[in-house]
Amino acid sequence: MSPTHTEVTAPAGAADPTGPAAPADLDPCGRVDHPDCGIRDVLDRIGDKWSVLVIVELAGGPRRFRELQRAVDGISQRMLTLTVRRLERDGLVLRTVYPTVPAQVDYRLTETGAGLTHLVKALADWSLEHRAVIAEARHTYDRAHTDHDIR
Amino acid sequence: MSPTHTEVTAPAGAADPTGPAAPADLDPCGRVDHPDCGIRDVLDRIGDKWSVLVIVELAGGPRRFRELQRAVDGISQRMLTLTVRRLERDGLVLRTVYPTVPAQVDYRLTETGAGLTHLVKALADWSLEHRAVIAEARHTYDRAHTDHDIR
DNA sequence: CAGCATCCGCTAGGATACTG
DNA sequence: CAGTATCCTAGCGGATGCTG
Repeated sequence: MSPTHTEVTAPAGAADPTGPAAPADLDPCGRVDHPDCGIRDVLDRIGDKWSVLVIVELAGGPRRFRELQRAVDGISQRMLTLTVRRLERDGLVLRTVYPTVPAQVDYRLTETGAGLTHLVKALADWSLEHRAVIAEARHTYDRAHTDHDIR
Repeated sequence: MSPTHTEVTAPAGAADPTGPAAPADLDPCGRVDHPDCGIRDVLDRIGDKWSVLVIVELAGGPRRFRELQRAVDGISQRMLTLTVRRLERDGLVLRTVYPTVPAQVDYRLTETGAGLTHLVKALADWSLEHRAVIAEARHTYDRAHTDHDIR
């Protein structure tokens, strides 16, 4: 009667097997700006607005589909589905399906995902700290360039 | 014969007044996931693939337009222009035009931009560290879902 | 509730050509 | 070199409707 994960079985309450493991010996290319190194892949996941919001929300603990949709609010369920699926695919989020009557699914961060959270939070904090400066810079810029917007 | 900045005059070598100041008293909303708080604005700047790459490249010191384009390589000059303009608008990058014969422009991070660099680097590092795990997760996922891709 | 499927507009972004 | 201007397409992402 254990809830069916999209993947392998695992009791929701206990461990998620995202454990240590981590061979990480595919391509020790150290260059940060090298397009082929896979940074882009991960960054692209950060890129789309929704992923970040979902991750931040999940940082507060497991959420069900509707909870997520209401929390992020502004996201369509289509985008939520896609976002959450991609995060699951990347192993950042664990999806658990409980075979109850009206169907119930919850999402939680894996350890990998939780690690990313810290960085995302740092980014969010930085944003908060500098939003005023940036807003000011934009106004100044826009005043100097009264013509076409760049946005 | 000081080079003309896009904005106000300021000797490139000396200060940019992004100093301490930082009133930051516009909207002390602390919520990280609140869409109206401006986090999104900054995050969106991180969002598009090019900004991050350009910032990382500029972290290595001032670069000229073509240098940037060659360094990032893969970016069209259209996108480079847009990216760099947006970064300038946000006060993250300083654009300096030298009125030489074949025209010469260089871009460098402002102090604000340099601050962001650390976070971006952290993100890039994280990406490198976890790319293997993520790639593995994707393969596993894809093997389990042989049908339509999510990508 | 938790989703997949479909239609569809919008724009991010590449390719190309021209200017100062 | 350092852009600007156009054209044009892939896909992101919203709205809506249907299943289990």
